[in-house]
Amino acid sequence: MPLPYNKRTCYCGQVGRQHIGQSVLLCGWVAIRRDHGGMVFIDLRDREGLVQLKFNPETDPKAHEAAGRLRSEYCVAVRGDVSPRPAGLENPNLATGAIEVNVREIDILSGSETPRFPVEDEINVKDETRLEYRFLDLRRPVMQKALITRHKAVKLIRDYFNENGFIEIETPFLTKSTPEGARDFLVPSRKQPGSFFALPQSPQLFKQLLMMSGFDKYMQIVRCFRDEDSRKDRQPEFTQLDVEMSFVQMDDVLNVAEGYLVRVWKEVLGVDLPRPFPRMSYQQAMAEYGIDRPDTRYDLRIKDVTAICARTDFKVFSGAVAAGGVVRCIRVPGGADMSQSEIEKADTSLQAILRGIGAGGLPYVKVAGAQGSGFGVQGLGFGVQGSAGVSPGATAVPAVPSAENTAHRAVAQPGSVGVPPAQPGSVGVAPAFKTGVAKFFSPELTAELCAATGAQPGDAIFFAADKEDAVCKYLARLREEVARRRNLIPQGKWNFLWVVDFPLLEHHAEDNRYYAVHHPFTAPMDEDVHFLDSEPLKARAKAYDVVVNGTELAGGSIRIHRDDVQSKIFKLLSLSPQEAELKFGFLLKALRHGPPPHGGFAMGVDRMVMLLNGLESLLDTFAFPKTAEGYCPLTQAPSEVDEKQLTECHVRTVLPKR
RNA sequence: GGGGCCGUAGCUCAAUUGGUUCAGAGCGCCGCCCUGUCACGGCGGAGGUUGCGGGUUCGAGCCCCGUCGGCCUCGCCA
Repeated sequence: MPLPYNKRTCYCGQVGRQHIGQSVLLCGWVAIRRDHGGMVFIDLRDREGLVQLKFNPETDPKAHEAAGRLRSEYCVAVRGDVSPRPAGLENPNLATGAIEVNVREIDILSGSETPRFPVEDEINVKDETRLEYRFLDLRRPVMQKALITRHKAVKLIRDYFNENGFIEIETPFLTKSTPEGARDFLVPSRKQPGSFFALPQSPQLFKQLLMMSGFDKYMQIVRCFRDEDSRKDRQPEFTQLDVEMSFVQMDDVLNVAEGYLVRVWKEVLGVDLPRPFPRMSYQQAMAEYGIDRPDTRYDLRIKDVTAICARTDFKVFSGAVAAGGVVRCIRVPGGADMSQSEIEKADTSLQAILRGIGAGGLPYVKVAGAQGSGFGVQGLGFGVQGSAGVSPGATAVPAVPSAENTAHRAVAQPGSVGVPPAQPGSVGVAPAFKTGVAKFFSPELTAELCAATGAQPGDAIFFAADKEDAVCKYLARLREEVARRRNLIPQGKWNFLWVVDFPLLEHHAEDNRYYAVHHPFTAPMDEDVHFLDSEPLKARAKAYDVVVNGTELAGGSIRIHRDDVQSKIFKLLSLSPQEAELKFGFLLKALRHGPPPHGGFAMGVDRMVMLLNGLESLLDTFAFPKTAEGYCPLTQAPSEVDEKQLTECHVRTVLPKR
């Protein structure tokens, strides 16, 4: 009689001491077989974990004989008695390691080809192979955990928003192409020859319409589509939590978003996030971190030294300033121990990386003197300690270690290389720069730069001189690179913050027009509305982003609810009334029918799950992701279709010329 | 769309300057043996059109061209 596998008593991973003496019925997959000729052990795996099965030829010869036929990934049902393992034979590495199941009966429900790769957490297999055999890949415990965490987070979304009065409403996938933003995925219309639907990049316009429909508090967990190249943090289809609320101010929206994040971090990770999240202006983020999604877990903040560097004879500096650019720098505490190779010679040097994103080079200086003095870093075994850093009255250099110095005490670099021996006697004299562009700094400028940056002997200072946006880009990248290389990123920290005060518009020189920084429906700050007529770039938006450890997790805005303001924005965006009517006519029409003030946000669910799972790659948060080329090795999509299908939807393909 | 790297056994990789142990290793797999393993162990064995197509050469895994696929990166993308 076959085993009643539908009467499973519990999951493999849940068998424990409480089952000792009981009979259990388990279903799962063979993780491994250890066959001793006599005794046979099988690790049986299901989504909750592993348990050891024991097959004894003397007590259960029939089951033992079947066990000999088992191979990896066979699917089986077993009935057996749970017993404690003999003393000294417990396996502390296994949650179920205190017990084992003495199998009385076994049914082999199905066999398996030899798996293409082992079904275990630590594997060294190309992504492509994992994706082709995704059903096996997903059996791995880490993947099961990742998707279960995703389920928990998504369930919490529905719980939280339901409890707060939100209504989940679905919006169309077959919708209208929108001109702004990313490239659309298109779907040909069979009924309207020559016309196309677009898959939504987000339900932005629909959720605004729902506000105008009176639904007050809307949410949706929704798939979005963008036909752009994938990256490891980007997939062509992804999931957003989409939220919109009426009769709210910015703070109300931020509160709702924070409330959810605090809850999910608490319930999934057991982490208490402090509320409210700190806020940082876009201007501060760009000035100090060079990027609108600052990672505040480490310092290395950017300092503007344009005024000082403009007075050097270094043409890169003076030239950039003369051209209206800026000179900014990052001080790396203890950075004098970085080798020339690491900074500018090797293929993977900091300079090489910056050149890769368009920088001309990487000017730098090292501050001469005892390495590590002033902030307790000990290099090369020299006993120069913090207090010896700068003796009082020696120079104009501030002797007080700044907060950022303190922040790095815990992350001193062991094993520094390529640093000339420090002379204890040199501390306390005027600071001097060495190497790099040191020769362009007179003693006076050296002192000023040290004062401005808080530089101490043993530090390194890296510069970027160019147009402001370029400098930000270079130094943001440098900051991240240095922090990673020097292990300055503390683990286990969750630095949530709101970035606010975004500009409403940006100007692109190429086509000499304005673009919406967020999107065209974002409201300007009330006090900045008048700038729209005079200096549009000065207008700030009622927009906000949630940033966690340098990752943008969510973003949103208060929307324009007056059609006269909306029309003004369209005009600034060089959208003629006719074009605006053609593209967004339905929204403008709705805006003429009593729209409520409203705003909301959207959150990247996949990214959130990646963070919650501590993963590096988005791939592991999707059950069935695509490769960087947008290909699915499992289903082999996309694929060609029958000529008949093309004819039916009035499409002819024109392949690129070879 | 641009640039770079890569493709050899089921998996991960090696193979000097193009040459005579150049088709190899580890893991996995198959068979036999093994009663306390949990990285089980021992002995033996099978397994490759070097992604595909073309070219250069006396000779190509290696060099050249094309193509397919993968990864990284810039652009693009909130």
